Amino acid sequence: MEISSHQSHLLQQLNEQRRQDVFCDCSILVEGKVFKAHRNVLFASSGYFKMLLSQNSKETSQPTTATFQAFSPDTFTVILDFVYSGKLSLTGQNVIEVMSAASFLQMTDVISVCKTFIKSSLDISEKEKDRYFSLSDKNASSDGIERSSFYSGSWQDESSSPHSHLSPDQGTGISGKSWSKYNYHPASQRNTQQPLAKHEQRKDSIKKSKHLRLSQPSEMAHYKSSKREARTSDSSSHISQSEEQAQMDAEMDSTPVGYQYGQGSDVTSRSFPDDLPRMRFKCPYCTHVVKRKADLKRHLRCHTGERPYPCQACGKRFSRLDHLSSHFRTIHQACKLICRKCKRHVTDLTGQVVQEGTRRYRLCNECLAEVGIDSLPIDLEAEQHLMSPSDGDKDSRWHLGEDENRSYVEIVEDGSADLVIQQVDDSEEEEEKEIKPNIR
DNA sequence: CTGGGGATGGGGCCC
DNA sequence: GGGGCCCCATCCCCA
Repeated sequence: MEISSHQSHLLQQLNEQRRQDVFCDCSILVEGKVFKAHRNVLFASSGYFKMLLSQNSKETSQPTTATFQAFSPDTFTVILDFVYSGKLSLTGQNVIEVMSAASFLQMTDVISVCKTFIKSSLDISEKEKDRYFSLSDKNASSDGIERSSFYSGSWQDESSSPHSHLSPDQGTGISGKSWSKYNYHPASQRNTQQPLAKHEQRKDSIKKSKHLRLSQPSEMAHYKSSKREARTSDSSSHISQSEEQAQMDAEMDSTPVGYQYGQGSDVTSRSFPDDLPRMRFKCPYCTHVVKRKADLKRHLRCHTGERPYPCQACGKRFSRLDHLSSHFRTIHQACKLICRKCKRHVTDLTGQVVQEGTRRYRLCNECLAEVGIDSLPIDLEAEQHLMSPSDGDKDSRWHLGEDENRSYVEIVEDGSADLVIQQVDDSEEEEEKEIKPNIR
């Protein structure tokens, strides 16, 4: 026998306990504001908290605290209210930040709801545009974006989400005794699970304000290609979105919006009659507008953090195939006919290709002699194949040991670029970790 | 500390 | 629509 009201009643009771600070064993500090909550509830609702608390499970006797600077207290209020009620208060103003916070906290359902909200806003924008032209609309609501909505989420769905996108920072080397180890420090730490961050960050840095945005969600840079990353062997930092999210992305990708859609107060021009012939695709995450749908799809990867093109040689992942190709040619094929040391032009007669780890570069004979020819592994194969850049593109390829190739799930050879393009299941985290990135 | 250069990433656009 | 090229901005390392 099942009492249907039990779940909601239980949730209500928990929410009441939270409001009265009864049995709350977690304190979450968001920009100075303290939120009380129950670790069991947080554990069950957020992949992020699940990871933190599971790592911290030995210290259940002590109250724990977590600090976030990646989003505002208001945003976390929305999140926490959802956790304890199943209702998500979304508005045109907060949806982006809520989605960003949900991404950080690995709350898949919230992300999905936010995307649906944005998508519905786009639909409304489209309808408004139609109405604008039909001139028959007499009672049009002023703005579909600004409305506030409640979405109900399912606890069962949330807890049973099959996703496994735990960020490597959380998943590796954690033996912490305090949640302070997990505090988010945007300016100094790399984060791998922030799909909404990179683009905004870049835009901001263009505006030369890169040190002034510590509390903004846009600061959550999810991917930093740096030596630091390579040194920490954190190859799994390239984990992309779950398939579910990818599907949502794909849905949103195909939404042409003209100039109408604006986020919050950032409403763009409504001069439809002039602009309509030039169809535009508006990014739902930022103000960027592109002419082609494919360009928007490409652009969206900078928000989602999706990097579907891993380098076969070093494991580094790229959001675009041409960037991968460029990287491969530069780093692993030594296509540049320039001596790395003296920068002089070299040919196969005046220089040689040197292999250093997964990297290849050229040195002229003089520099080779200077460095010591015996101390450097000469890549004889490259000598034979890289007669010219064009030939190199066609004929030379990076040969990896079979063992190194074995870990990949699906390998598709792309003969045009002499690359081995892989379609990697992102859930294969363990396999991916075996590939040590060897960047620079 | 600073400037130069390489690597990377994003946008535009052609094929 | 994807692939690829070019251009440019930014990041980061190194001398």
